[in-house]
Amino acid sequence: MEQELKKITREILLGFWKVHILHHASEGPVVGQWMLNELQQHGYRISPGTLYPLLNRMERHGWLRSEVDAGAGLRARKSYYLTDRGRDVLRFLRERVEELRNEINEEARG
Amino acid sequence: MEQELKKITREILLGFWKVHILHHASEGPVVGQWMLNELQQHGYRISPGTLYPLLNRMERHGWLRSEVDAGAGLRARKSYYLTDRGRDVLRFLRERVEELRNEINEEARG
DNA sequence: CTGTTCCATATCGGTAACCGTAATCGATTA
DNA sequence: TAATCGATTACGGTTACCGATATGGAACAG
Repeated sequence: MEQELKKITREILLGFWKVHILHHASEGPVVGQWMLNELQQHGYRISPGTLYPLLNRMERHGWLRSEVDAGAGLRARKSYYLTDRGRDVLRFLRERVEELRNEINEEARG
Repeated sequence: MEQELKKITREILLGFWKVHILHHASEGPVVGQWMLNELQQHGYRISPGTLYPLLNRMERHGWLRSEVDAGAGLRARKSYYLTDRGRDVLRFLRERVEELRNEINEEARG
């Protein structure tokens, strides 16, 4: 069951968490380590080697922008904020999630 | 907007479509080419070089099993069916989708 | 039967993402 | 001034994604 969760994570859940991150960023700043902790508390696991490059990439995509917090060192904490473009992406994804949900969830149709 | 969709697809939508495939397989046989067409009709695009390895992988994971249809050639049409294990995975994913939806969709909470 | 077209899957080579682990760095505490 | 803590970066290996091309059988034309 542990290996199974790992497969599901790689194939599918990671994508869900990206949506989660965008949504989270729409409500307040997002910090890498917080996400690591939050997911772990829910029984999941995302590697730092996955999360941080992912955040960088989302910034490169123009969905997030980052601000270095206090002491401006190379390894200082970064807060990520949703951009306007990121907001558009999130809006789009909300619809896709709703569609998927309606499709696969019986109750949604009853 | 075309490039944007490509990024969103790679990052996130592909994962959604995997759930879609599992759900589809729970209601009847799934054939690769059908999925290619279906997604294209909805304005999306998945490369054959992505879809077919993906189906093979899901079979390797034990989520799907395949049957070669008529003439048993190397390139004959394959129909994929959901396994018991795949059904468990789908059940698990339904809950995750529901959670994600409740989190990001305002209406869901009202 | 041969050739052609159509449906469908497989394969290939390059690029990018994922992952665990180790390194790094500023701030706080001992 | 050494040790720990919070947090990010970097590295090397593995795997996934992708567009394009190759392959293979079926059905139909002639």
